[in-house]
Amino acid sequence: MGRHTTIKDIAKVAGVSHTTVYRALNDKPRISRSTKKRIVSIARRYHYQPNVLAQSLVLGRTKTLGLVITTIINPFYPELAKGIEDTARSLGYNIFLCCTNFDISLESRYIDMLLGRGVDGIIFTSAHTHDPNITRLVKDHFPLILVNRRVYGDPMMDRTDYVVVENVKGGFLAVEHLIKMGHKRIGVISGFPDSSAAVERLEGARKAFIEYELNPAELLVLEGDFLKPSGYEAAKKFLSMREPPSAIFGVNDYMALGAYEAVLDAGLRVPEDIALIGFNDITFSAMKGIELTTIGQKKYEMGSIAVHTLIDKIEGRDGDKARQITLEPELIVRKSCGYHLRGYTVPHPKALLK
Amino acid sequence: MGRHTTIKDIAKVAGVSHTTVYRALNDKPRISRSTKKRIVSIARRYHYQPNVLAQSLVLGRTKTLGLVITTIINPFYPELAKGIEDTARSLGYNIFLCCTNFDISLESRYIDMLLGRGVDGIIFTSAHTHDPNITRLVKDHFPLILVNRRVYGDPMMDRTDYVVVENVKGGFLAVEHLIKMGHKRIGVISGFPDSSAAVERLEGARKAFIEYELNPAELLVLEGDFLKPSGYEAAKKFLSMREPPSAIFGVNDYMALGAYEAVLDAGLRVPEDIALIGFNDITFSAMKGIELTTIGQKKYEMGSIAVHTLIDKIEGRDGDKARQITLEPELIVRKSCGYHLRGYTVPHPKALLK
DNA sequence: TCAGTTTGAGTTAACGTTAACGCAAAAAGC
DNA sequence: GCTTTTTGCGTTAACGTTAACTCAAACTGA
Repeated sequence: MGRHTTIKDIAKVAGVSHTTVYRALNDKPRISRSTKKRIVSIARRYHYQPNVLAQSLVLGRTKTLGLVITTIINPFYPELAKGIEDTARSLGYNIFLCCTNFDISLESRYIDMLLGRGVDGIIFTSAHTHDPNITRLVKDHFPLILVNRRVYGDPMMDRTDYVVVENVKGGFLAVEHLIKMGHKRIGVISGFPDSSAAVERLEGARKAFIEYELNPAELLVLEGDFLKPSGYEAAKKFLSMREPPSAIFGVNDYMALGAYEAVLDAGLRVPEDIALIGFNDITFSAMKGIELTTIGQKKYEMGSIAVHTLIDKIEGRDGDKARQITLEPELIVRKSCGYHLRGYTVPHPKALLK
Repeated sequence: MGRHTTIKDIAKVAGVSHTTVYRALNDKPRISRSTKKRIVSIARRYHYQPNVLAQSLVLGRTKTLGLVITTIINPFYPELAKGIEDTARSLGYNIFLCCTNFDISLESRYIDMLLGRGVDGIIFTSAHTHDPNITRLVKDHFPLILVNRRVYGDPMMDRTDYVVVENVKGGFLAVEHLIKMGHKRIGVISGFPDSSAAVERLEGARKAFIEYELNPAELLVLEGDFLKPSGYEAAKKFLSMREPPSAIFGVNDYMALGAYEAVLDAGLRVPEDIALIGFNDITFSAMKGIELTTIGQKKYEMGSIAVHTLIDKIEGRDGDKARQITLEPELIVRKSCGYHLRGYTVPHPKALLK
């Protein structure tokens, strides 16, 4: 692959020192108009491209970011990744794609690789609620931002940057909708207990039960892994209960769609026999023939905001304060809860008082 | 963020030269067991991580690959990307994610960035059939591999590595299936005319017409952009024809699913009123309630093979010969063509002779 | 015992940039 | 016309590795 032409090659051709070439190509002063023009044209002729590695070595920054996600197979991530990639590119940054496959030791190894490669910052979407990897980085003041995740524990909580939807509210909205549709026996397909998104959405579900004077202990909860097959399995378990739920809240759409299949496979209908609500509003949830009611969040914007925020921190804007951004979730009513058939049946008891 | 500890820092602590540290940490000879042990323990204590940038600069390789795709939003790519990412990681390589958004000038800028960053090779899935960017790289003997794409034109065709499905055969299988289901008036939602995948699949469709003694000029062809909305629009156009097709072949599933929606929106049913077949077998095509008949290809394996092949070339195995790998497509019969209702109605005329 | 080899280091230069510093010649200021 | 400043370069050293080369001391073998 024929070594690339370097600044020194050009210097030789132009008969000047490499510093002069450097000045010519970087609009630095202390160079005459004429030599500059000459050098620039030579550089163009030789298709000169600066070696970013060498630049990075001396400048101490690489203009690259790490994107650490669980698995790109989960359709939530491509949409997020697009926001991240578009924005990063527009700001001159490149993205290392790192999929941890839910393996925290792989996450750890990835972080080491990213640090060794000198990334300027890392975007995490796979953080555990207590993640030693994150703790280490935050302690070192390494620029990072969590997307759709938060970490708990005393010093970390208010020192880590993040951009999230208000998950508790989202979970609340989802289950509130089910309650309003007349459901009292509700199954939740949750996620890993160390995923803040899953935990907070479940908490929102509990809050809705309390708000509507139902017993949150009666929520049926099964744990999934955010992927479709686990939603399928969980729904199958729900359906085989002696007293199955009449509605299922999948803590993300991908699992909810798995549940959808399980319901159909059991010979039941959505929403007539089982209502179904998800979270994330992935593209396919809107498909005709599916039309999953869900909690929407702005995934592209979340990615974009995350990158802007991270790069602000990297480039030292706005000082050292923590940037914690919370976006609004939104109930998107489609057909999987039967609203189009029946409308709301149970008004909010407290709303009656107003 | 607190400069990382370097080999020289450790040298100072250990009271030796940096070369000795290098030898200790890289299992080089010419060092005593005892100093080696001492240095290794110091390195561990300081969490030493080699600076890959510096290594890359002197070694002339970075152990990174560029992955150039159109847009990660197309569900074909996440599955492919997973194969690529898993395999690359297992071989010690990292991936730069580059989405060109179908913009060839952006592709060009991305390539320059990747080269400037010193990637060891590039995986292209967004190549045009005549792509000056590719031509340039191939001429420079830069390691690259095309996935799901081929480039045409004399010198390039047999000098570029690629891994593809046999697209012509896939297109043939798709339209053959439609013909066997009794369809004669068939619409094809194709892709860009400079996408080899689209062109070849369309060619396969034509071949099927010829094979079954139909007139390939009667194939109705509309151009899409591989994304769902374009499939929707194309199907709408088909349906508004004075004599609409009775079956539609979407050159990828994503567009076929868009067509699916258009059919439903028009108040028609799949497959009773319109048969539908896609290509790629993305996850959602299998969903209950959709069950798109399609041409399957091994996406994960394609990614994995691509990375192995590319890295073989990078690391100089098997010399300089072109590596061109073709995988078998597979007809996956689900419900969108009505096979479960009717079975095949038109036997292959030539098959009758056997 | 003494040449030859091996061991255990250190010194130095490279990779391709950026950037501080030096220094003549030209320009500016009085 | 002489000092002072500016212009237009070149020299040199960093950044953190890898690796070729040196070289004394310790070991080997006859």
